[in-house]
Amino acid sequence: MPKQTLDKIKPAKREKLLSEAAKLFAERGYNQTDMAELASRAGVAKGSLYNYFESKQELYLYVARDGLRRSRQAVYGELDPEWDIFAQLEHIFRQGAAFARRHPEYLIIYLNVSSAGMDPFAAKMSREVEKYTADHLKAVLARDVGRGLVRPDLDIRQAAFWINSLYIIFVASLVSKHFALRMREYLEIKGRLSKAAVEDQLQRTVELIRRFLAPVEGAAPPVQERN
Amino acid sequence: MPKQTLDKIKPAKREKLLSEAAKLFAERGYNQTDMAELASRAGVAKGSLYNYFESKQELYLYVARDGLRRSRQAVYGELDPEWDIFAQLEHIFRQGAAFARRHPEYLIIYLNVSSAGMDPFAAKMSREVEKYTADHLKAVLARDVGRGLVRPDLDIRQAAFWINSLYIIFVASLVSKHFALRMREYLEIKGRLSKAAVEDQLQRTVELIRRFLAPVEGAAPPVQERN
DNA sequence: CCTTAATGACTGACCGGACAGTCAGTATGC
DNA sequence: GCATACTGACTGTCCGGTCAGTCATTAAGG
Repeated sequence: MPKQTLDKIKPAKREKLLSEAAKLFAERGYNQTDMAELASRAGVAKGSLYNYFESKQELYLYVARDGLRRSRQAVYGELDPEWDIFAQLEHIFRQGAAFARRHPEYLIIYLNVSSAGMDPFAAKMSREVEKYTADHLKAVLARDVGRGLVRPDLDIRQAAFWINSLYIIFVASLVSKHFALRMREYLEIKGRLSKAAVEDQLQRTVELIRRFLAPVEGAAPPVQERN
Repeated sequence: MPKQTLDKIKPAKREKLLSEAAKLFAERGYNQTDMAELASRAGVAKGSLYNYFESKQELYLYVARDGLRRSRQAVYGELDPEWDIFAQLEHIFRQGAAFARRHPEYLIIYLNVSSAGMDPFAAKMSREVEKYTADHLKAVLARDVGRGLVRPDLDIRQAAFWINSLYIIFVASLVSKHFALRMREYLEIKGRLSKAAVEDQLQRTVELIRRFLAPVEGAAPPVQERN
């Protein structure tokens, strides 16, 4: 809920402002971001920021939600709901990686919501962030169990949780300094992470999930159901 | 590298100071933590902090590394290197969960290193954080491939990466507001996360990993090796 | 048309609170 | 009585938020 004034300014100006804000918040984090510097980068007076938003908090929340919408659009926008779970996952991971390359700032802001001192933001955002993805994953999994593409003894909630966990770590590794270093340490990658290496990693991860979801032909032991 | 003065004070005082510092950094994050408040909570004058440490940064880095050491001790301290990978993983997850309950502050600080504006700290710490775990996991996996407990077509670096990823998400879910909300959303847990629910989740996760690592009896397709 | 009035977006100097780091003086203990 | 640890008032800086005034645009009046 920004002020109405924000709607009235030239779209290009608004776009510039939001984009610079996202980049700066991602670069510095919330507390270290200086409204004066943001104003200057956006080519706007500091006072104007307060014509558009009540406070720094409101601006941050708006930018974070906006980035979330963009990321959702980029990842799910061109996804055909009729594809099977495996095609969808490959699409999701690939679009996620592409989005991480184009707009790391929004993913960094998302990751930041989980950091210390950001609990007020987490309380406001976490559920709305995760609900869409969780529901989508569970629905497709359930459907494909029905279609016989996924093993029937699967705990769908658990599976959705694990799959999304791998996705989070995957994009975090593309976007955060710490997670990038960690990935290179584990995979023993020496130089910069190339586009091809990312595609490879993506395929391996989807392959892992496929292996986990696929119905077992032979005498594989079903996972014991708790609850 | 704190100042020598830190070594000369009473252990109880030092302990109190470090513990309060960890809690405060975890609660507020680095920038929002006020040295005066820390001093007061630790029962020490602000000036004294600067007798022990050159700067806030140095104090933070010391506390973070200290927490890392404690966490490593708690998780790996009583681990018998002769156990097979599955026993070790169960131990690691269980000790990790217990440590998260006793000292969430250290894990929160660890997670924080990956957040925006913390890149200077990430550059200093990430490798030393991850190296130990990565090497340990890979070594045990390799050994148990040799022992026939783990499927031989496994890419060990990849497997170590994925296993540790699940561990990170697991402990993050016990310790960060955002990740806790996310887990409850996925698993459709209504109330507070009980100790029993954590133990259950832990066992399910280890079970998942076991399923992924175990040699396949029947006609399971080996994962195609890249590189 | 041209002049005047009204509107509201825009501006940046300014304010007040917060906070890292200092230091001159005091306590302690050997 | 010397050395060393301790102390908290103080300083300078930084930064979120304000506001009195400016200016471009549009509307009204002649």
